[in-house]
Amino acid sequence: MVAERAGVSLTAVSFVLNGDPQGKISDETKRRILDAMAELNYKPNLLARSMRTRKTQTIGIITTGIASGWFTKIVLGAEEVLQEMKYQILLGSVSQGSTRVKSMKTNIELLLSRQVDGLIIITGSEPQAEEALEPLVDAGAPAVLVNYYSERELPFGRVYIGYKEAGFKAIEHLYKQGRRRIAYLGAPKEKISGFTREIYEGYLEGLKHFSLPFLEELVWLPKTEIDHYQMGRKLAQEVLEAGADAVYCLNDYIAFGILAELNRLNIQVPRQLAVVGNDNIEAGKFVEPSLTSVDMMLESCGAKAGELLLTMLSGEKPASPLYGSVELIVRDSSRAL
Amino acid sequence: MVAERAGVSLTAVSFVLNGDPQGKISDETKRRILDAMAELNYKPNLLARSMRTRKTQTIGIITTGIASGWFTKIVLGAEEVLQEMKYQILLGSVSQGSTRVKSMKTNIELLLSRQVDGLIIITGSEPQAEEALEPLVDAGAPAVLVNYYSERELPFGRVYIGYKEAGFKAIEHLYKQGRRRIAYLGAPKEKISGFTREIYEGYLEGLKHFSLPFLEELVWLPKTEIDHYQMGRKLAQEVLEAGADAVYCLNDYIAFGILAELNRLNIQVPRQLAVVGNDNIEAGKFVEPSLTSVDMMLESCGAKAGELLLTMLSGEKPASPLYGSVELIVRDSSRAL
DNA sequence: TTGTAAGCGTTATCAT
DNA sequence: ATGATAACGCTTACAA
Repeated sequence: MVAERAGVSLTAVSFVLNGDPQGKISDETKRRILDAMAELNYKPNLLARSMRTRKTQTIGIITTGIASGWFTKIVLGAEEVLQEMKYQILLGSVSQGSTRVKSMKTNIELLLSRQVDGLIIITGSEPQAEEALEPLVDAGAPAVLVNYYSERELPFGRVYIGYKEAGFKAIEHLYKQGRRRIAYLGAPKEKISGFTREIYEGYLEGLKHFSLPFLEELVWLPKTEIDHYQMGRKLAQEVLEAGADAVYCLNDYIAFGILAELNRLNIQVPRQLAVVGNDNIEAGKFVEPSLTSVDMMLESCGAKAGELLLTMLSGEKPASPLYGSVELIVRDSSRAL
Repeated sequence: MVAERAGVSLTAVSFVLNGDPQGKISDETKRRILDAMAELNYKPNLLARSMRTRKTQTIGIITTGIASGWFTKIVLGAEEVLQEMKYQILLGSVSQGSTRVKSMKTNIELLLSRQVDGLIIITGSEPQAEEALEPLVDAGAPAVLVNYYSERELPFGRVYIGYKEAGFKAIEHLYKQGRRRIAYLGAPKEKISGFTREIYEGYLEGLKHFSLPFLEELVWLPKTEIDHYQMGRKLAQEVLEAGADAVYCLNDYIAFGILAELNRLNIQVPRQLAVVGNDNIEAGKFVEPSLTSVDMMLESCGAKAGELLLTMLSGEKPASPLYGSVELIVRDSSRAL
């Protein structure tokens, strides 16, 4: 260590660096050391420290592509609480497509090799891959899974996004607005899984709770994967003809399609049909009429994930799984008549 | 090193790890080593390696708040090219507000302490703080500044977003659509700086290039900082009354405000007034009519920043500054009549 | 109150 | 072709 140029020992310097916990360094020595540091423009090497202490103050975050804005918010939320506790984030983005599972596995191994103190793994709607988690299990590393739906019991913290509650709140809102024939536009039936299933179940629970009958003719689970906006445009007329007085959509894109088509058909929203979306993406503020939507509070989910990981890191037993809360944002597309 | 349980020396193991560049290891020994590794579930410690080689394969990226979607795209672009070269990203987000400069400086120091091989610093529209860059200069670390406008010569790579070209392309497009009285809605006059000045200059250059007169009554540089959407709503009527046949807006939010107000006033877009925004945010696809806007290609800027840093890292002299390209996305708000 | 010395897991140099 | 040994920059008993 260079700073011993101050004429003192390594130990003293190290103590000063770490705030002299036991008050063992004389003020004179301390001053000499600090002066020497300033002169030499000394910067401690955190790598060496990490190596010795076996703590890197680093959390790896793995996402399947930061692209969708989706992930970003979660990362942002997590980052904020982690930064508060002096942790930093090492990014590990996973490619999409066929190599996904392998890429995820490799990435986890890489981050572990870099000795991260813990991991947060954010998964999307794609089918889950237990296999990719093996290295994590082997290493016994603290990890939090966000939005990961699995049958198996896993030794990790879990945070779920409040999709079921979203479905419920949407129905509750529409019911209180006097709507009784509430349609649902969702994901392909055979692909219904993970969070899409949660939303649908929220819808069903909502109906039941308010004693509304489940009407098959008001539910659309498209046969094939399709662009969501186009799906909305295609189905708007059908929804109307089925006699719905409101429609709740799996996501905002579908709702935008509905709104656009209703505009074209000169249908009054919300008078003839109330529309509620899901995710509360920014565009909802600017469409005509502005779109009521359920905000999934992803930043807050990210913060929950971060906090969960921090408690795991502190050795406590995690209260998991955690569920994110959601918030209904009422705009013109569903306001009272 | 644990794997010497294979009955061989550290050196041999290290060679095997690094692919035995000189072919000095016998197949028999190699096999023994690999077996032992598998048995012990051995994972190399990249921290130790970094410490020895003085290379961390890590790039620090500092942004002033990942919030705005803005930064995300740049980070994403950079990440892709860096990942390709086996670099990973360590995030360092800087708080907004009064502590910004100090926070930025601290963050840079922190990342340097962690021995990152290089840095990418993405700044927003806030006033620049040369001071925060001091540690970088001292350390002589390779760094790329994105969207950083400064008078001084700085020993860093630079990437600028193509704002000036954006202004020009918008005017070019409108001119070719037959518009001759093109208004501009921009940033407060006294705060015009950095990229807002670039856009404005692009507008001016466009006018000049197509021999359109600069008309003061067609330019709005609001007195005070104001919500952009509200600004659009407020000024729509004025723009119309000033006799403009087209309007180019500093960003899409202003344009949305214009569109909403024109809708309310029953003004035909683009027949009576063509509207062009800037940034091409997602919402532009869904408003009525859909919004023509200039896409700033931020992913590509991020990629450029990543590549620039990589060439700096390889010791070559960087061709800097680089300018991002832009792309005009034509939608209904400005289509030919 | 201060100094000595060992050790973290690698890579690199030099003998063998 | 393989092995012993130093070194990277730090923390931390323990000794002085």
